[in-house]
Amino acid sequence: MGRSPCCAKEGLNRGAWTAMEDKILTDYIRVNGEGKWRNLPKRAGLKRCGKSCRLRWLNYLRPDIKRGNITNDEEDLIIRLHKLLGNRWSLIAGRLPGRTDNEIKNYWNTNIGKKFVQAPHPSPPTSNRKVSNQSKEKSQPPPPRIGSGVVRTKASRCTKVFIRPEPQNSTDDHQKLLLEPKPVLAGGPTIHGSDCVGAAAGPNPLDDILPFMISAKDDPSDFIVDFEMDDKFLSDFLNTDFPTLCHDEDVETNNTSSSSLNSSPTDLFSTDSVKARFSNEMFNDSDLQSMTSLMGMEWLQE
DNA sequence: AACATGCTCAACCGCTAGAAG
DNA sequence: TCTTCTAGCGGTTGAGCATGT
Repeated sequence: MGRSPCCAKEGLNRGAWTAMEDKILTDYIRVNGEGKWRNLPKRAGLKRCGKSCRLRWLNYLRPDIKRGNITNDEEDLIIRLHKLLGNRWSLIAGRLPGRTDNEIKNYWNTNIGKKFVQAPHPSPPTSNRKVSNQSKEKSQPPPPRIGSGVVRTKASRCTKVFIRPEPQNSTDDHQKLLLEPKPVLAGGPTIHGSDCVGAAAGPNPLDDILPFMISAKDDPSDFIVDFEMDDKFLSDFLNTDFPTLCHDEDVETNNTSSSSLNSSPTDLFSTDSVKARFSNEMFNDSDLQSMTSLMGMEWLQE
């Protein structure tokens, strides 16, 4: 449509941000607030494109950014949310205060994702966007980077420390979740008259509470596509305590088990247990009502 | 010490949705 | 209704660092 590339203008800085640039941007936003990113660089006196400023602010300069390694709890939540949402990093990040979509995406790709690297359906994907036609080839050498004064924001690595003391079978179990075909749920909901299956007693609680989400290919995206669930609904749904409930319940029942993924799902989502945690107000929302209907959990609305 | 390789993550790219005109 | 603009998203890249040889 003839739009000029965001960062193609001559004279704009690219690459790593300097401390001075960070300060300018931070000060400007502190005074003027976020937004109007396109005009921001000019107003703030930065030789950056607005897009770059926005990214820098959101992913690094924002005061509420949480620093440090992803905790075990956070990782657990990421795994659960990813199974539910696929690669919708911004939605996942929305459930992890202080974490950015970029950070979670990186963490997934470098840590969690590797656990599933051998899965036959490697990339769940997710988005209804077109696949980028971006070439993977390493083309021209990158433009010269700014030399001195660049902020190396990367914290020192602690790869040897991270190693989560995760029981081997936990990882394996989760991997199995992705690899093993699930038995067909007798009487389970059929979506689009297709082969919707679910885990009868899979180790992941979500498999039980949302059995229809697991397609024959065990691909979370299928769920999203099949139900044509839009982001707003997902967001609304996640704004309930649902994921938190899953997690909290996990933690509670996890006292005697080594990994939350090994928790007994039947305990986690027994009728009484779940009902007690869902407030009536939550079901005033029509989306949630239809969601529970689809899930065969009408009893929640009673 | 020097080099090779692997890993991490900030930044970039291309794209879409929605708002505005 | 159409076009343009803006914000935001997810995928990808590559510099810098850690680790291995």
